[in-house]
Amino acid sequence: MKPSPAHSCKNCGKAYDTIFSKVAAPEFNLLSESKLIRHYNNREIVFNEGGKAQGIFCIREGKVKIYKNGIDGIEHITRIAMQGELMGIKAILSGHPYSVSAATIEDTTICFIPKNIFFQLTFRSPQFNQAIILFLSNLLENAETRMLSLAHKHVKQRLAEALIFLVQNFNPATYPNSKLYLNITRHDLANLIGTSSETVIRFLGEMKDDGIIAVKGRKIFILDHSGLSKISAFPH
Amino acid sequence: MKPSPAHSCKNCGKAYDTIFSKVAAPEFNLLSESKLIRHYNNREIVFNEGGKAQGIFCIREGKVKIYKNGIDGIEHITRIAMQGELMGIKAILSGHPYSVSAATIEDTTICFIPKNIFFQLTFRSPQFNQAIILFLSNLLENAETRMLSLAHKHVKQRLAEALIFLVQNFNPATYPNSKLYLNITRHDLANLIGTSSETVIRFLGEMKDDGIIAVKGRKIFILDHSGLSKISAFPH
DNA sequence: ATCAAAAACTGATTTATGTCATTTTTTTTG
DNA sequence: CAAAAAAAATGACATAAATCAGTTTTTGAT
Repeated sequence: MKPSPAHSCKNCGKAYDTIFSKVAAPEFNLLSESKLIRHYNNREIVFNEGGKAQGIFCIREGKVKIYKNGIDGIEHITRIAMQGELMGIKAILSGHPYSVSAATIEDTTICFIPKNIFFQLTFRSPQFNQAIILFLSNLLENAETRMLSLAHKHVKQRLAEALIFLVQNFNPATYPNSKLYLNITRHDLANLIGTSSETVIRFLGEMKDDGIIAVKGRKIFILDHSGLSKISAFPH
Repeated sequence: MKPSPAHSCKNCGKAYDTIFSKVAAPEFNLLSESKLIRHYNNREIVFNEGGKAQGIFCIREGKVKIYKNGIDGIEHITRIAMQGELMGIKAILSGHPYSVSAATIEDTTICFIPKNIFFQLTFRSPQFNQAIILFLSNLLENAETRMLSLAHKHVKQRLAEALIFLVQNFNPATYPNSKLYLNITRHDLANLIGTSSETVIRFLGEMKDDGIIAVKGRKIFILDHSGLSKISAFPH
């Protein structure tokens, strides 16, 4: 992780749109000038479960997995955070240590907003508060949908769901022949849907046989989007 | 469901403490005078998935299950809301229809805060916004913990967890001999932890054989709280 | 380009839990 | 209080997915 030169929040497309666009000028400038930009390589830790929060993080570019570690060392990914999303809000608000860990899953640029600046914004800007409320309620909506899947869907359905989510949200890399692909380990995929990597591999194999995806090493090519939708909706 | 006479929000212990205590006088009075008190019998619907939100609900007394219906009619309880908790916030904020349904699981009194009053509060009271933010972030924390359980714990562990939660939060009724008991259907218990009622019954049977609980009809008596904790923490 | 480490993959086996069918008991309602 | 409806309980069976143990392939670092 290394600091980068300053940069206005106005040029940070997605985060600006979702969180900061309605914040009035004085508060916006405070934010823009106080934030610290940091660059992380793939697989770097941003913060750790149990650590003390000093501020909040806002992703400028890249992806971060947010996860919890179970007793037996099994990791569960509660969320994959992307451009324009905030991380570490709960810990700041509650004053408790982080309840989750965060690690990059690709090269990522993150802005850090120190605690005192964050609280100045919440005191002074109702618009900022309302944006935070909306952001949290979206996270909650997603969490509830995923609870339902974990509770009542089969692994293959959850896998199809996860692939759809990933391909829609990941601006995935494109291959020379302009085919979309995902670059994610079977292990991370397993921890996202609550299963073992062997089981992920087996179902990816089935989908490959059915012509829905193609696999080349770690890369997963999505060939038939509507085939994935069918799997995610119906049993088996 | 029937309306009741007005009543100040100041006397509504838990909700007052968690949400409204820091709201300044003018806004507090607006809230207190505008809310509508309604009484619901056990098993009444408060709102339905897909319905349009006209305001938010705040539980004065009683319990409400918040649930989603899967394609196959299987219901998943995302949360059991209790005294002082809000319901229906996401739908109001997003303007979308309710993404969940709500039904009482005991006789319950609920205050209804009309949409326009709610928005006046969010415009005028930063303290109100901050309380909402804190409330949502607690819901999110719980949702994440339950996601982890659903993804990585066995049914018996989740059942033990659920019993602990219920007995701690439900001010459960006491029997003549002053033993705590829960009065909840096996069906609701199953839908809370994502399993079938038969499986719940079987594991309750095991716990009964081990002297951790006693069962009398629908009633579940908690005999050994630390026994439940052990089950919830360790496999098998 | 090479090599070590990590990840992907495969097969055999076990286990937890779902499903179905039926009986008994409890709860609810008139 | 009795009858009807709902829920609890039980057994047999089917199956999804975990686990274990091993091989092959890919990846990432030098």
